[in-house]
Amino acid sequence: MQLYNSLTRRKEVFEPVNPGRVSMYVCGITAYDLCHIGHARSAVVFDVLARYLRHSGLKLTFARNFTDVDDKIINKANQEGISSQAVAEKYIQAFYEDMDKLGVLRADLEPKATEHIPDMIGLCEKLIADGKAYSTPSGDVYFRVRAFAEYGKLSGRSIDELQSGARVAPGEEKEDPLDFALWKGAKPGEPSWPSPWGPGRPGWHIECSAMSEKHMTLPLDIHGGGQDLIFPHHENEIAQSEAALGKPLSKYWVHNGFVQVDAEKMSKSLGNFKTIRDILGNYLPEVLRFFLLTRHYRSPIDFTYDSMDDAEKNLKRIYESLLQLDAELEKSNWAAPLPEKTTAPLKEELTGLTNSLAESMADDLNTAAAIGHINSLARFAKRLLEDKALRKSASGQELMQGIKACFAEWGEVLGLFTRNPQEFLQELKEQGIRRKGIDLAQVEKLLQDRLDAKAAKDFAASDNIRQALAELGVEARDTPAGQVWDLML
RNA sequence: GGCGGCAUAGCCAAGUGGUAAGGCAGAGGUCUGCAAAACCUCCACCUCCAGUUCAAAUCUGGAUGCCGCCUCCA
Repeated sequence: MQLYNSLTRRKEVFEPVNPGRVSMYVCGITAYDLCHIGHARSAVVFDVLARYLRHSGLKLTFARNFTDVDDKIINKANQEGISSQAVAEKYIQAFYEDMDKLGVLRADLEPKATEHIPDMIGLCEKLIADGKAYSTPSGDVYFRVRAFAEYGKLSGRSIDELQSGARVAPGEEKEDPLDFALWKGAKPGEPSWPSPWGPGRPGWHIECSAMSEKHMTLPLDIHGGGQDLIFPHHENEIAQSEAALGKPLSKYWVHNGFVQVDAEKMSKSLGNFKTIRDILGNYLPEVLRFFLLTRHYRSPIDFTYDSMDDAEKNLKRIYESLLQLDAELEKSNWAAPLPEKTTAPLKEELTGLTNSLAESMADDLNTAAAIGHINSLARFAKRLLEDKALRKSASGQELMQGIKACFAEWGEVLGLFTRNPQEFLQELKEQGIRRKGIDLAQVEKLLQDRLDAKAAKDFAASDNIRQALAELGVEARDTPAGQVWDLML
């Protein structure tokens, strides 16, 4: 496959360091609050990448860490009057609940920072011994940025450029403003661990360096995270790890784009912050996942409820075609094959769609294009289902099974379309009823009134009732099986 | 100020040299008591200017606009 490498700023052919095996380390969350939809995007993107790599036959080791000691966690702990450990546990639990709903699979390794303190101390000691870091009288340890000549290679900055904007916060004892903390001496009331420099806690960047080194063979194949992690987090990880080990930390660096709201980055200060739970109050989790995957992972994606509504309608249509496909395949009245000249182009069309789907995913994980082809596949299925002759022929059955297999294969990779269609559509309807606050008893009564009016051939009255239902957001349909109703999404 | 990204139909969005995937909305058709749903059909020369090329949305230069990073951040 082709994968965009942030380090070289271009798409490259993905070739694992060790053929057939892939190691991927993705920066996880700092557990101090509920996850927002930006976290959801990052998690979903790398979940799909992990699924895709496995689907390609590669043996993947996937690590996603938790930062469970940090300033923000400590602040939250002070606010809530509980330990920072309790804060971290609470939000890690919340993370799992949200991610399970979104179909984000667990990583193979989910290391926590606090479980790797000795490894981080060891890395600090090595860097100090090599002259790449230094400790201060108050018990901090800083990385000596100017001791790492390649500093800035990931983010495309030079040390001199950075120099102009750098500042030293009061109380810091840096040799150089650019130096960053590997270890922070404990202040009163903070969680701390013993170290050669006195009680303290690790800096953020050192966590990922220590944990990736401990659990995986370096260089990693893929190191991932959100675009905002490029600087300084990943730049600093590179500096620490490569200065200590003398080899690359990762061959490929993959970064997902932001979720924006009203074309601006989400942030607490702007007040446009949306948690996963905010969204799941009104939409099914798969709708959010689908929405997130309808854009290429590197592009910014603007969250709007209109886009979510579009995604919901689109996903509903796909599941409806799957439902019909299942229903048709359960029948067994498949007779003699149709002439080759009518079925050959259809088989070709199916092959074409299947190939396009595979090509899109292989091209830097282009899920947006892939979903486009999925839509074409759903439309293709509907077209076959409309054709009476095909519906009775062995060729038709073969084609429909081929479509189903394609959905199963790529649905598993995307983590979409894997639900039982009947159940999914039922849940979607129930979700819509809740969202619109529809009174079912009232709807049932109107539907019955409409049937009565129709039975009496009072079409004017039945049309009025249908209009009344429409105003509630309900659509009455007459089908061969009788009257049914659905929400007007 | 430094670095980087983006600009495709009413809206969202793929597409990195050969005359524009897909979704939502819209129009027409089939069906229907009338509808709806479903299916079929239709709907863009790609922000602007200049250049390279037989050929550019796609490459180069410039302009304009928007966004991100440079401080914690997915």
